[in-house]
Amino acid sequence: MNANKGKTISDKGLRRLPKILSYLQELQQYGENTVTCTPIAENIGCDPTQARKDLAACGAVGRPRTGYDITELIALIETFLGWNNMSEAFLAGAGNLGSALLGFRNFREQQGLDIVCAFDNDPAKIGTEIYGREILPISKLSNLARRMHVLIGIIAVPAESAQGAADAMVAGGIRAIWNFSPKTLEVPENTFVEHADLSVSLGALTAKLNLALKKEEVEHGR
Amino acid sequence: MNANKGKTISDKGLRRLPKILSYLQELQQYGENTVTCTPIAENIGCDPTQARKDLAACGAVGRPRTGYDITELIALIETFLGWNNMSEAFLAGAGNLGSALLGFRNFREQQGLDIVCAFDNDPAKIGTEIYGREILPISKLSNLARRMHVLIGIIAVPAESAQGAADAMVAGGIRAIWNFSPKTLEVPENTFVEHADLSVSLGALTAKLNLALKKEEVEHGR
DNA sequence: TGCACACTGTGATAGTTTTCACAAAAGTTT
DNA sequence: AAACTTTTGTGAAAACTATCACAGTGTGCA
Ligand SMILES: NC(=O)c1ccc[n+]([C@@H]2O[C@H](COP(=O)([O-])OP(=O)(O)OC[C@H]3O[C@@H](n4cnc5c(N)ncnc54)[C@H](O)[C@@H]3O)[C@@H](O)[C@H]2O)c1
Ligand SMILES: NC(=O)c1ccc[n+]([C@@H]2O[C@H](COP(=O)([O-])OP(=O)(O)OC[C@H]3O[C@@H](n4cnc5c(N)ncnc54)[C@H](O)[C@@H]3O)[C@@H](O)[C@H]2O)c1
Repeated sequence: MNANKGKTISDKGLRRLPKILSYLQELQQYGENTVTCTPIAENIGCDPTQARKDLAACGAVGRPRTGYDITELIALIETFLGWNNMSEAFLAGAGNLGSALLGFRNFREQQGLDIVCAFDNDPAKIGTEIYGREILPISKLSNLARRMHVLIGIIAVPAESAQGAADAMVAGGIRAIWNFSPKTLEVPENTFVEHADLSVSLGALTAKLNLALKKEEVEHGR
Repeated sequence: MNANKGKTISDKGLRRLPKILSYLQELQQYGENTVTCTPIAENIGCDPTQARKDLAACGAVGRPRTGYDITELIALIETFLGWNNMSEAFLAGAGNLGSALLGFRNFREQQGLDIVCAFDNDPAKIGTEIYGREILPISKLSNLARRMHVLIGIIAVPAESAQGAADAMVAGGIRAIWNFSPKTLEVPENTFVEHADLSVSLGALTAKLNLALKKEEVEHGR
């Protein structure tokens, strides 16, 4: 059933891989050739066994006493994540955040993601260029996506327009949506949505800080 | 031991709260007064029991047959997340992403986060203003943080400068760091780090798409 | 006033993820 | 070359999370 030699990876495991990859690239820059699970685990903050199992899921084979070959590991993880060859993506919403995403070179250089053009509904923006990418009217998204076989869409429009943008993407055959709006999207079964809701991340942080401060207050108060 | 009536919430549960909150605010705009767990669960994509337990962790009490009072629920969640009163934050790195964060009004309006000023090491940026916030030299971060009792720091500098920025924040008494760089940070025990690594989110998306496409290819091939 | 219903609250159960424990393998030292 | 050390790979146990099942309860309706 599973293509990858019967190994599976959990969603949580999947999310450790980019962090491991980033650490491996750092090691490679320092001239390292091999690495064992312990420093990887330490760096990303998990158990060494966990790291070993995540790597195994990508098809990595290590050697006792030596560890894993870094170059090979990087290649395996990149392939697993689909970062080894370039994928084209469309961006909906060339505002504040959308522009930042357009200007981020790492997507192309590291993650194999090429945001080929951006779509907006603001007449003042349509026709202009941001970091070399033309801004097109949102009405053209569906047709162009189908014509260009673009499979990845990025949503950086306000919450109230998010579902509309998602619908246009789905209509254009887009199969994976990276959603930066806080709105939960409704999409067909065969479409993946990754909800990069920053307020979730911020909430986790402030809640923990809040709880800790309250606890300290109580301890100090006594 | 636990301040909140013995109820605890897992990290995963915590991350559902901002989504629930966002949905509740939407309902409130439509003029709803009460809500039950079923639509909440449907909207954020979890089991109704889960939602009920998350709400219980915030101290919410519902009424059989009626559900929960939306206004009360919003207040409870906001308090739990620490979004009910304004917190001041410092931003390190007023580049591409940092500027987008400075320009995002929701942080102040919805999440009680006020990014009061930004720090950079680029002489061309220092002294200028972005969305009404002055850009100061990074060397002043520690002292100012301590003087202003700022507890939240946001890192939007390149990976290689991230640890340095974190160190400056810790030195200034900052206790919660929202890290947008891919670098894993080393901080003391009493400091929280939330790693908003977008490559993690992107990796999860592209890996799933990749896997699905491969599977479909195999199915089609036969 | 009482009966039926729809929902909450929660202990029990199932499922998933992480950690543990240990055998097998590959270098290293003597 | 043998003993020793370090690290992988993996099945088993523990911890955590989500789902189920159902008792309890307030509300609306007769
Ligand atoms: N800026 C941030 O730092 C930040 C942080 C977290 C989340 N977000 C989320 O990202 C999204 C965008 O935020 P932003 O700050 O870039 O807002 P923005 O207002 O700067 O940009 C939104 C862009 O979308 C365009 N737009 C509006 N409706 C559209 C439609 N129907 N079709 C196509 N384009 C449309 C607007 O013209 C504008 O260019 C929001 O959902 C916001 O919640 C932003
Ligand atoms: N732009 C994006 O969409 C995006 C997406 C994901 C992650 N990120 C991450 O966010 C971070 C910033 O990205 P960006 O695109 O804004 O980069 P950028 O180059 O546009 O901005 C970085 C800013 O940090 C400043 N800086 C550099 N070293 C510094 C130091 N030691 N102290 C203080 N300031 C310093 C620079 O002067 C610059 O203004 C990076 O770590 C990047 O990986 C960005």
